[in-house]
Amino acid sequence: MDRPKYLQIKQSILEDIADKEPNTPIASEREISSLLGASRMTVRKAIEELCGDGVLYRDGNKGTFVADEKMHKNTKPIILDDVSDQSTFKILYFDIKSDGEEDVLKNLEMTHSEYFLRLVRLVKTQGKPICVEEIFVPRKNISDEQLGQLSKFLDLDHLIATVRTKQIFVPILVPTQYATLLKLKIGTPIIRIDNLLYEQNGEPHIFIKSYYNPTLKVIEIST
Amino acid sequence: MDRPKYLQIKQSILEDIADKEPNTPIASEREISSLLGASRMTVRKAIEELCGDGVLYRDGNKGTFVADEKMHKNTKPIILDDVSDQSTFKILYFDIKSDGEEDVLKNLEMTHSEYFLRLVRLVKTQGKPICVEEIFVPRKNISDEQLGQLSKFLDLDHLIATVRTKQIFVPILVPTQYATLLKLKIGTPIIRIDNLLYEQNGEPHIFIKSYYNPTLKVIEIST
DNA sequence: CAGTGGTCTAGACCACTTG
DNA sequence: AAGTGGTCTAGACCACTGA
Repeated sequence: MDRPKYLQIKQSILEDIADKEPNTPIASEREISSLLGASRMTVRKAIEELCGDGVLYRDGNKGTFVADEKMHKNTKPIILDDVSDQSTFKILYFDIKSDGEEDVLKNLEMTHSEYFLRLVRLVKTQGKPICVEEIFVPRKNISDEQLGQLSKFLDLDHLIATVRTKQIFVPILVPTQYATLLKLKIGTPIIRIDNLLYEQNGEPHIFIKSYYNPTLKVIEIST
Repeated sequence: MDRPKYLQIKQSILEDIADKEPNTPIASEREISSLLGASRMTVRKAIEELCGDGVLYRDGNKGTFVADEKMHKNTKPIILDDVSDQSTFKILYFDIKSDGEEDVLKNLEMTHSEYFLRLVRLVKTQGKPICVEEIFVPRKNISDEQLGQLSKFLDLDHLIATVRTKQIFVPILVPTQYATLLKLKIGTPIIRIDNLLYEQNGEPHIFIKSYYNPTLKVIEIST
């Protein structure tokens, strides 16, 4: 089982409804299941997740329909999801040290002597420099194995789904060391988003400072 | 089938963990299923909903644990609510005209010839200048009566609860005409939030540009 | 009436973690 | 090796909607 079948089914459904109008019915669970050679429970799982994603909606015993994406409630963390979607990452800097900046230590509830991973990377989407991310992780939150598989560890997609987040929006002038990377002039006002991701047990897990290029990435929230 | 069995299982689990500390493991799916005489899939459904509710969390193949409920934070909308909470408003400017700025017209889906209300006000909380709001409302969205009761009309609290919103975060330098009002130096980077409030039928109702004083108002979102 | 989603079962294999 | 959650199957019965 390479990719779970229900994820393949999700994708298949997404492709099916790509050009459909809102409120169009999709095929029934039984149809899809025989069409794709999967059991109905598996198809249900796929559809249920799509409902959770706001892509589809159920209507009683009438059927399942394409949702109006304009109505999407965005209770999810704002930016991080679609950044890590179709983006490439270039690591600019990477080390493990102690005694970091005050705000980092405070957010991660660390002492000056504790070690942490610091990684800076440039995020590009379609070749455009969307943002620079400074990522801070307490060393104790990373296994040795994960350290060798950092790119996997830093694929935040799977985290985002389950994790609680706090995001603070900070207006700043683009840091000089990132201006060229983001193709911005010195002195350009930008928004830095400080993302704190928590474990389910309530402890801070990862702290990320994201420096967004405002001309390439509109920061937007809908309810 | 009176009450679905998985709901009964949810309740049973909730009772079980009522007095348990966060991060305590619960019984395994197989245990619960034989204990309560249900199939494992049914138990899974119950547990998965409890995870979705934030009551439990999974940890890899180790087990399922009681979550830290302190992490249940406000999934509430945005900034506007607590602004209009204990704030005072001072109207700085107010007129009705046509032919506004492009972005305003576009957001409100108006033509150049349509009239709209434009109102600028300073928002203070505990005497501190939190933000300047530029409010735009198509004239056709305001009755003559409301026009005489503008303060009531602009008490956005009631609106916010029921209305759908879109917010865009724009990094700018504080506009010179607002710098003094917000007690900021010329050239200070700030965040402007463009708020578009929609009617229930999906049409844009009010457009508000909020210029926040970043030293007095931290813009923060939790999930 | 035939079709839909909602629920449920009793198995199964897998990858992973832990003693 | 034993236990865990993750996935999956091939059936089943129910309540409900619509023609």
